[in-house]
Amino acid sequence: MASEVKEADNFIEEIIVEDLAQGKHGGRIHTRFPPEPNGYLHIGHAKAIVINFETAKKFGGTTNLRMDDTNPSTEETQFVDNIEHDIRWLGYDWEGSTRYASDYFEELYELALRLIDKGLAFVDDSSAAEIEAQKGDIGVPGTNSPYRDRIPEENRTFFEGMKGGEFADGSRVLRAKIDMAHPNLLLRDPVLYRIKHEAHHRTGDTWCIYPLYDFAHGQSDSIEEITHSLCSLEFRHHRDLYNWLIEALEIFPSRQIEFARMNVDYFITSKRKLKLLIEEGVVTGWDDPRMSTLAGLRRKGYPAEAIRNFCTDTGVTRRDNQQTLDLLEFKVREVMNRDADRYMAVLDPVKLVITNYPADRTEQLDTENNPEDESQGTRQLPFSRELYVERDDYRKEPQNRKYYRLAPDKDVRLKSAYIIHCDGHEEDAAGNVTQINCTYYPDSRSGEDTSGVKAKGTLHWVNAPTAVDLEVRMYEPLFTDPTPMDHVERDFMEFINSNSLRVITAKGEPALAEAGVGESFQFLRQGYFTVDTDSTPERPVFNLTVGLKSSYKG
RNA sequence: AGACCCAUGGUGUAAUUGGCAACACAACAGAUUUUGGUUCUGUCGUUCAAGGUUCGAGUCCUUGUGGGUCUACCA
Repeated sequence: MASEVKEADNFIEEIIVEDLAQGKHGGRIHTRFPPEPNGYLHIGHAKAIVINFETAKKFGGTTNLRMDDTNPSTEETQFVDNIEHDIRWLGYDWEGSTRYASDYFEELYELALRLIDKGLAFVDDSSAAEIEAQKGDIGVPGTNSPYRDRIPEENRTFFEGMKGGEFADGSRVLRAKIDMAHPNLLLRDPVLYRIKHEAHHRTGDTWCIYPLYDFAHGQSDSIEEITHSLCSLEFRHHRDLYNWLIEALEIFPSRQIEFARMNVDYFITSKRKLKLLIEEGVVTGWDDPRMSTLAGLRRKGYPAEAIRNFCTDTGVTRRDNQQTLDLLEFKVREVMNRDADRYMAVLDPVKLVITNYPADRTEQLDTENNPEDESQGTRQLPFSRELYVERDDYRKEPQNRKYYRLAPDKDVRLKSAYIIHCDGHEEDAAGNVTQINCTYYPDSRSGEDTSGVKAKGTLHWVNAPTAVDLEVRMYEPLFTDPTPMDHVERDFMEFINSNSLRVITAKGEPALAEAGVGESFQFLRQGYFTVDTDSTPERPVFNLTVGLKSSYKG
C-alpha cells in the first residue's frame, strides 16, 4: 500500500510528483503513445516511447498505445502492425489492446454536436483559401467568417448534413468559435472537422467527415482518461486549444506536457525525407541498416536495450538538443561487449603460411567465447599450416617498437594459438602481398606457453582450409555532415556519404555460417556484427553494427 | 512584427529548490590486458551578458543578447 515517494528525475516527473502529492486523479498515472499509422517509427519516436512508458512505469501507472488515425488519406493497416512490432521489440507493452482514434469517431461526433449546441462551434461555408485569408498573420488580427454567427440549430442541421454525405469535399467545415484576434493563431476559430469522401483503413465508408488533430487527440486522451499527455515541444501552441476544448466540452482534464524532441547526429527523421531516400534508391527500404528507423537500427544490430539506455540517459528537458553518434555507439558497444560472443573473421584476408608447421596436421585449440562472461564457455578452433590474417596487420618493412603487428622479424601472438615469428612475404608483379611466411614457436601454445618469447601484439586469424566466406556489409553514416538538414543554402541530399555501404567478402570461422538472423558477434579486434535478414547458411551475410574503439594511431 | 519556449565544459544531462558546480560521452595522458577492445587512474567549465535582491545566486528580479516554435480542411 504505502507506495514510497519517488524522486523526480526531470521536470515532467516533478509535475507528476506534485500531482501525486495533491492526490490528483486518485494517484493514478496513465500516459499514452499516439503515433499516426502512416510510416515507420524512428529513433525520435523511440525517445517519446521511452519517456511515456518509463514515466508511467516509475509511478506505478500504465501506457496506452493509440493510433492517431484521423486522416484516411495517409494511413494504412500495414503500418499499424509495424508500429506494434517495433514497440514490443523496444521492450514495451501497452495496456489492453491497441486503441484507435477512429474507434471514437461516434463519440467525437457527439462532442462536436455538444460544442455546436453551446454556440461554440459553427459550420463554415468558406473555402480553404478564404479561411486562410481570414486567419490574419503573426501580430495581425484575423477577421470573422461571414458564417460565424449562424445559430446552433442551423449549424446542427448543416453538420448533420456534412455527416450525411450531402456536401462535397471542401465545401464546408466545422470550426470552433474562439477569437479571430488571438495571439495564438491556433485559437483563431480553428477547423475541427473536414469533409473527405474517402475510405478509412478501419471504418471504411462509414464516415465522410473526419476530425482534425486538435479535435481528436485531446478528446481521445480524455476518453481514455489519460492523466499526463506527454508530447514534443512543437505541440506547445496546441496546448491552449487542448485546454480550451477540455473546458468547453467539460470532459476529463488530461494534462499535456511538452518536452524537447531528440536529434541525433547523422540521422534525419523527417518522414518525407526518409521516403525520398528510398525513392531515389539511396537506401534499399525502410529497414535499410543506414536508416534512422527502428526497423533499420534493429537490422543493423543495435540492441533494443542500447536504444532504451540512450533515450533514458540523454534526459528529458525543454532545450533543443543534438545528441552525438558517439554516445549512441557507446551505448551499443556497452551492451554488446557484455553479450556478444567473440569470433574470428578476417575482413581483408591474406594468406599466412607457418613454414615449420607440418602440412598434414590440424589441431584443436580452446578459446573463450566471451571474456566478459565466463558462463558463455569455450569452443574449439582448428589450427593448421595455412591461415588467413588481416592484410592491414602486415607491413613489408620492419617497423618501430610502437608497432605491435606483423612485419619482417616481428613476433606476434595468434589469438588462442601460438606465437609466430615473421620471416617475410611474397608479392605479385604489382607489389601486392600474396603470402606472408612465418615460423611458429612450438612451445608457445596458448595456456601452456613455456617459450619465454615476448609478443606485444595479438592478432586474429582464421584457419584457411575450414574458413567460410562471409558477405560483410560495412556501414558508415548515411551523411557526411552531422546535421544535413541544417543548411539553408544546401539540400540534404548533397551530403549523402558515397561510402555509407561497402560490401566485402570475409573469411570466418565455419560456425558463423550457421548463425541465425539477428544474432550478434564480436569479430575480434574489428567490431560487432549482426546476421542480416538476407543471410542464408549457403550465403551468410553480416552487417557491421558498430566498430570497436581504437586508440591505435597508425 | 505579436505570442510562447529555451540558455551550465566540445556534446548531453545534474545540482538537496538560495548554500563548496556533479555525472556520462568525447578528447588527451598513464596503468592493466593473449582483442591497440574491456577495466582502472588522472587532466579538461567560476553556469550567455550587464545590472539588482541577498550573509550567500547556476537557481530569484530587470534589461539585453543569442537560439527555437507558431499563420495545413497534416499529425
